[in-house]
Amino acid sequence: MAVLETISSIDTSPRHPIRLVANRTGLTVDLIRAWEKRYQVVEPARSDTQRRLYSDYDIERLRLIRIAKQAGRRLADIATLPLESLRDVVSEESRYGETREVPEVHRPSWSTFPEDESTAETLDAMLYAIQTMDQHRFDQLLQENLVKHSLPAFLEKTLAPLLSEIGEATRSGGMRIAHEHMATAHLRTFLGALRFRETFTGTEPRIVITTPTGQLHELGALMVAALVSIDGWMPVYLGPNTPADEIAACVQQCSARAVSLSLTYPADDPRIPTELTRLKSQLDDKVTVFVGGAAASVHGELIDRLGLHSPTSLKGLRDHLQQLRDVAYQRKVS
Amino acid sequence: MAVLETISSIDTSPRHPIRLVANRTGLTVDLIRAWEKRYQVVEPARSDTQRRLYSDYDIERLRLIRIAKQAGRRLADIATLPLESLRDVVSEESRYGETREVPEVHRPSWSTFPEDESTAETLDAMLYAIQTMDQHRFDQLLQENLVKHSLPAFLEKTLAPLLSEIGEATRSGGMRIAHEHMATAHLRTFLGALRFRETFTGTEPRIVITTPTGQLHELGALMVAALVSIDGWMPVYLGPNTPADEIAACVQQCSARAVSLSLTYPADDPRIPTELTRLKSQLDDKVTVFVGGAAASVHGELIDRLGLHSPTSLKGLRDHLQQLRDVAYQRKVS
DNA sequence: AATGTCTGGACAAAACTAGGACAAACTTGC
DNA sequence: GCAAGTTTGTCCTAGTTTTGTCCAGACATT
Repeated sequence: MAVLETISSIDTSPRHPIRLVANRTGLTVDLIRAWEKRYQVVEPARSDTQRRLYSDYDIERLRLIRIAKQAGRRLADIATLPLESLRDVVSEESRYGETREVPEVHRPSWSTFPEDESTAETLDAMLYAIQTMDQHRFDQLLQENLVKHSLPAFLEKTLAPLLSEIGEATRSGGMRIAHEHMATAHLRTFLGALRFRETFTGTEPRIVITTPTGQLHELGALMVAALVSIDGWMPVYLGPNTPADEIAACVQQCSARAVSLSLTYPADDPRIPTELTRLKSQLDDKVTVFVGGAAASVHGELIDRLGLHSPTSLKGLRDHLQQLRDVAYQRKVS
Repeated sequence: MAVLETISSIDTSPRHPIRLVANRTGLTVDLIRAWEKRYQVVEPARSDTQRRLYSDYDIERLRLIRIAKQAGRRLADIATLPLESLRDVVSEESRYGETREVPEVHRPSWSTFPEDESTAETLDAMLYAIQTMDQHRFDQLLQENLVKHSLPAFLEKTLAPLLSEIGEATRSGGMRIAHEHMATAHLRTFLGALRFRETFTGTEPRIVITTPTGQLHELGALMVAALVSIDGWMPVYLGPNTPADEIAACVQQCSARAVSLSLTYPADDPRIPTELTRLKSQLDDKVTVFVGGAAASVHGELIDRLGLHSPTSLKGLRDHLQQLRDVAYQRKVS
């Protein structure tokens, strides 16, 4: 148990009632039970009164199975696959057509690095791939790492450190701008694709994700988009550098329930306070606004004054969103 | 069996149900069965209850046959060709465009008339999806369209027109900036992923792809990256806004044989001549430099003077690269 | 008391299979 | 240029498998 937690950070403790699972996965309660009865798709723990209690692990499985089904898989073929295989199946689908996995035999000669053990070694391997301009190897490392960890763990334990290392190396001159560009462009692609490992039912609450005017770095925003989509939100991603008026218009058109802004650089851009104030004034009070990123803390006071939220970590954001979602759910039910 | 594996590393184990095959190839289930009945186009394995089970190999064949058919070939002529011959047929087709030397045959409903209402309808549907902020629908339409056409056709007949329509609508005020942002961000993701539909061996010649300092629009560069990767080049993609010195350094480190720059906006940026000159002066003469994009023609004279190349279309670029590739190959052999 | 979950089973819609029919588009023969 | 034949995508029937939904009565939760 403890082992699983360190490896995947997916909580295996059973605690969710079937209704919440249905709500998060977009399946009906009847269907979840039917799948269990026929194929043992998930075998949830039981409360002392025989109520089913699902873990996050189960929810993840069900979600993946729903996606695979939508792509045309038959239930019998995928019902009993372990989580990792399911991920493979789904990501194979999201590539549409060719499976792109590279078997050992086919591995190019210019990329012979041993299997990574620890996080530090993985990071080193990635930095090495970047500095040798080995885009393919870099992609491979990212892919492997993502499969090994859950998405949230991947973002927090691998991607965030990697980004700060790259920034550091570039500033100190240890890495060329060309390398940083290559890595950034690649990560942009990689993160963008993550958002589409999910499929949506259309009933998810929406969250508008972007960066305000003047903020050109979008990787933080993309991380949020990827993260949020696995928690049952539907991201409306606008890319970087969006004026406050446009964000507000978008929120309105999509009936979004939240907004997430990412601030990175420049941290002291005078347009930030203006834009934040302007945005807040145009939004309904029911819309929650999150401000994150490395430069968010600089504007802490303003954020508080406007009644915005500034989670200290991705996990904080996730928890807050979860709560927001479940509250809305309870309200809808009652 | 072993033979098949040498031809390509595609998995030959049968595991995909017919519905999934239909999804991926864009064919209808009826049609797949009809082809099997009449010409044994594919002979899938069967499950214990007589369900058809297709392999990756089968799917790839069907996909290629569909494209060949669309180019005007008759089913009887290509039905039993092995995968490799099919690839030849299709790549030949896509290089010569929609030349009508092949007699036209019956047009199925999914076959798109060139330059015709069918294409216009797709464009309208995409624009509608953008204006309703329906990212999911937008993605769906793009995927469908890509499956229907070969990649070069998709880029030229769908994507290029779409981009100019979006630009037009935004300028005229018919579309909000938020919509344009959403569409651009999404296309960035979509195009980025295309590059990975191909597998690389590491022996392909490399081409550095980026935009010079001041040019922030990267979609054109990404289109080039996707395009060249299907013609046996390995793109080294640097994202937008790369200084000349960095491009040159990258070319050197990768031993790239070509560079592709994309110019879009602003067309008259004074830094463009400076950067182009600087880049050229730092490159070996054996490195071919392409300058493309909507704003390339503005600098036609300079481009000529520096001995750079400015293909007039994606097809022009493709032909030139093909030639470059073959010449280099012959030199290496002799 | 009202609502939700449990089990087991029933039922119907959807999807797949085989075989064949048919009309539209294309080819060939005259 | 017209008629007869061929090719080809779509549709139909009828039988089977798969799958989503619904029901009833017992129990749990709020």
